Parts: sequence; structure tokens; C-alpha cells
Amino acid sequence: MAALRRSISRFISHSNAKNGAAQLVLSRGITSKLFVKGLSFSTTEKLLTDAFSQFGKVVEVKVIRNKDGTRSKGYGYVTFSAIDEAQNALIDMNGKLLDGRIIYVDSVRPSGVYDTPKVRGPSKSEADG
DNA sequence: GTTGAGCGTT
Repeated sequence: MAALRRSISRFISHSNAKNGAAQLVLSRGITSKLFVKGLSFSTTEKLLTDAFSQFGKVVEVKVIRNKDGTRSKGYGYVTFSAIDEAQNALIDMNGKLLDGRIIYVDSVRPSGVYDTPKVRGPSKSEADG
């Protein structure tokens, strides 16, 4: 049983978010988090949540704004509690009209969430030798 | 100064 858990944890991991909401990460590049662009500048987190909740449990929503927090940059992130929820939302919401704009949904770009070890350059002793 | 490609925080 421990072996089973070990093999599973090789493929499923959780990224830590501020509110403790975990982003599901399955294997390589498949996550429960979505990248949403083309948002109206008036689209808020609440509106995003309302629109995406029909596909599952939304655990985190973020609209990226400028420094002052005044102007939306027109894109954001939606994280679901499960990967299949995110997949369905992507398929269904991509190209849909939201708040008067056609929005585009994509999987989130890979970032250091994977279990791939970081590549190091040669150590100083190696470089000198 | 208000405009339209894009991957940010904690």
C-alpha cells in the first residue's frame, strides 16, 4: 500500500497556494489551473468564478492587475479542485463570450512545479579543474 | 489619460 502511494505521488503533486488551495498536477504539464486571456478590463474575479463554477469547484481565481491594482491586464487564472473539471472548462469556455469579450482559455504554461530536478552548472572546483 | 498581446502572485 505504501508502494502504491509512492508510485502515485510520482505523478500527482500539489503546488502550494496562499490560501492553501492546492493545484492538482498530473504527470507533466497537466494541471487543474487554467490561463484565461482576452478578458474585458471590467471582468472581476467574481464574474470569472460565476462563469467557471458550472464545471466544478473553483478553488482559486486571479485577475492580473497593474501595480496599483486599478487596471486589469485582461488576463487571469482559474484553478479547479480537479483536473477533469479544468479540462471541461477549457474546452467549453474557450472562445466564449464573457462580459462582452471573447475569452481564450488555455492550460497554464509549465513552471517549476514539476519533479524534474534543476540543472546546475559546473561547480567552481569543476570549472577550475 | 482608455487600451487589447499575453503566463502572475504567495
